[in-house]
Amino acid sequence: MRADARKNYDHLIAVARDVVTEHGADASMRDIARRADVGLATLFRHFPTREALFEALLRMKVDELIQQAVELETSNPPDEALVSWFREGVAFVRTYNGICALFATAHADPDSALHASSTALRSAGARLLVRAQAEGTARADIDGVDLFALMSAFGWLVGQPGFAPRGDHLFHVITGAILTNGSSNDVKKAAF
Amino acid sequence: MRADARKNYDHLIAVARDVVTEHGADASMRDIARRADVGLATLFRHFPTREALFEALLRMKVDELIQQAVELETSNPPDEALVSWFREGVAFVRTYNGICALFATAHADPDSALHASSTALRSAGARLLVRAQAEGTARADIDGVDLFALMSAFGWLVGQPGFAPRGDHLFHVITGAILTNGSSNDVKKAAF
DNA sequence: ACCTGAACACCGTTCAAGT
DNA sequence: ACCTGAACACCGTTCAAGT
Repeated sequence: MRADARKNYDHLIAVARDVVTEHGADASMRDIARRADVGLATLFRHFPTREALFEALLRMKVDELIQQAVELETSNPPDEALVSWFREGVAFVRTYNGICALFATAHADPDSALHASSTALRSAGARLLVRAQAEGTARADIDGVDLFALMSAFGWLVGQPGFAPRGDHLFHVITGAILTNGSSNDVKKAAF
Repeated sequence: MRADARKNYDHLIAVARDVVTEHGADASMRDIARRADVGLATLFRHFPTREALFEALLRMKVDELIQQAVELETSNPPDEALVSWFREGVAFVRTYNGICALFATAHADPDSALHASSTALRSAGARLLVRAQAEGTARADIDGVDLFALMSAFGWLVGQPGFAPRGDHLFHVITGAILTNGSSNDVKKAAF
């Protein structure tokens, strides 16, 4: 990679971060190139698809999330570890609006530049899930893909302006559906 | 409404139905006008916004859903009525891809042409919810907006090609989170 | 009263031409 | 090896001109 290429690459990612923060995951690629003072074709050679740009943009955060899952795997109790990671995942997709749609479609498309990240996140969560299932604190009839789907759907929900204020509250409802002990479900706790 | 206007109006809706079936809620308005053999400006005068077009396109189905809610309000048991209506709502948003995003944003935007339909659906579901809550079979700490948000999020989920096959299965997980008696939650049933 | 073509300002993609 | 301007085929919006 030549020096000028490297400089453009880094600068494009920095600018993309700003633009995507403002306009969400379907920000204009043209706008990014423009604000980076770079030819539009230059952007598209560095990042041939929108997914490729987001892969570069999110790689570090994705690796962090996977690392956090590994660390939580040795922390107890397993159900709390699962819920903590779920919460981290939701916080992650909230950083940029609309990225859970990208991850969801990438998960089903092996050719997507985000496919590797998508499946890595799914299986990181799956490991925490099976550990809680082995303990009996997570319901046994869901798998990693189900968990990933629920996380994506909840990420979509909190990304909707009208629903965002309900995020914290509905977080307990969703995690209450995944866990069996009702630890985050006040109603069921009262029934016991 | 002049005869030619009425004819164009009806024809546009019929064509829109086909195009939206093919391409989902963000189908090209231009494409609809083209396939209806009508000037683009004609489409935009009949339906000044995309939301206005969908309002006309979905009005009948929305009214049906609200009517079903009214009928279910007198049917027992209340928790089953709530779940049945939830299922109908999911089936509805599945008819065209991406419409739950329209309803979700319309719900937060009073100026949207879909705002009335959106709030009508929300309060139709809310009535079934409070009835089940009064009986104690639905968790007491959620309201109509929460239910609408969960329905929308689940509608988004089943609209994702990779997650769609999980729809029926995850339906039980979501409704299990809303109900307190675990009637659709095998794991909890086994625990009792 | 209703329709239309055309102009406008966008978008992503591609590629020949430049350094 | 890397960048760029321009062309291409799209998109939604608007409006003067037609019937």
